Amino acid sequence: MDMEKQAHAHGAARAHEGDLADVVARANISMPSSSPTCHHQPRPPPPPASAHTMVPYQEEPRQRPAMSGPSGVGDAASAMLESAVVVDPYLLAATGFGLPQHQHWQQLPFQISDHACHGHDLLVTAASAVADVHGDESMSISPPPAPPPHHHHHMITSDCGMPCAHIPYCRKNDVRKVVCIPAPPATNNRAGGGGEVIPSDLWAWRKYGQKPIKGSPYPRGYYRCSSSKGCMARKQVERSRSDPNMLVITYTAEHNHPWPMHRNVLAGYARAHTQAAAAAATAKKQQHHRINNNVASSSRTNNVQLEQTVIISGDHPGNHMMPVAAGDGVGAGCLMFDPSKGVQPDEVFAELEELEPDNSSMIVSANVYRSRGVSSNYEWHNF
DNA sequence: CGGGTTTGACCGGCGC
DNA sequence: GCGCCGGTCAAACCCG
Repeated sequence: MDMEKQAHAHGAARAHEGDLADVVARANISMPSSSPTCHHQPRPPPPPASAHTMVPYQEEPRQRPAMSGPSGVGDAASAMLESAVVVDPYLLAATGFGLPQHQHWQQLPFQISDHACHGHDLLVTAASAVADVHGDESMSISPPPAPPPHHHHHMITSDCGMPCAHIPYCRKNDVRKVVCIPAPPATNNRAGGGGEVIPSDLWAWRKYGQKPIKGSPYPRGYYRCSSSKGCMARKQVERSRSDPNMLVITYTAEHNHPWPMHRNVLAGYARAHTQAAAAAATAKKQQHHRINNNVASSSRTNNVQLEQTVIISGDHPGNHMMPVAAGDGVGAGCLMFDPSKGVQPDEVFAELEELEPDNSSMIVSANVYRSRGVSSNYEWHNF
């Protein structure tokens, strides 16, 4: 397919409002001492200032066109992209990278690795972001502690620099991001294949394949973005071999279209999760009024790609979705939710389905900051 | 009918 | 060159 051979489309960065200082100051982050999926020696815990760390991972700078999406975010974000730091534009949005230059950069308390087939680790610390929030324009980008060996097979390595056998290696020069999330209990529905329940991320994914992976008892599901025909965004979902309770989601390429704003795009997910959705429907109805009360903003413009920045305020118990920065291990690169501290992402987004993204008349009150774009990379902070 | 999933077949990269 | 394996295709089917 010609489309398959085209260069990866580039997603549009999105801007978010929020105060990183508050995020960092108030976020309750726990740093697991060991990786749930990597069993090799973890790196020493990051310095305190790096408690909230994003770890893009790329071996060699890859020229990527400046993000010229309809968002018009081409300054800071594209600068980042072109400076060898390959970050998903939606992560950029989540972290504020997509903000116009006059706005503060933001850094959320999470850790994620951006895997390219060859890679450097570039550390963007929250501390630097905080400094930026406070007016320091510089960003702290650290070189990798040790460049990974050049694997002919381009094995993706974890943050600890060791190859993670459970992480699919790159065949192409794809930029990949690997996210680990607690796997919801497998069900008998069809979602994700094999009864896998894949947390929704508001992108519309269509499953196009599933393969048993050698050495893993769990099949890998292949998904592509169904929001746009030309969108090259893909993701692979499989359970961690070492920790079946963890889902390893590998994102490839980027969305080249705005965030799907019509809830129809969620149909596939909703149907795939019919039972869960039905069960959640009742709860949603019960909470709907609270959601409406709590959603202070759903700012989006139709012509500008800053759509649907959902910011929730209030004391909705369900807003306590706190990411757990994986300090090491697969950690490296795995964003993890701590189920004990909050709702599952799909629950939250199930609630969001109730929201009208076009309701731009709402008032912005950013007490909860939400990231978008990378499945399960939802950072909810209720302060 | 339009969207999804399922699943066997096919293709291409890589190691031997 | 061959075989293995991961990734993708596409027909069949499902569902609202």
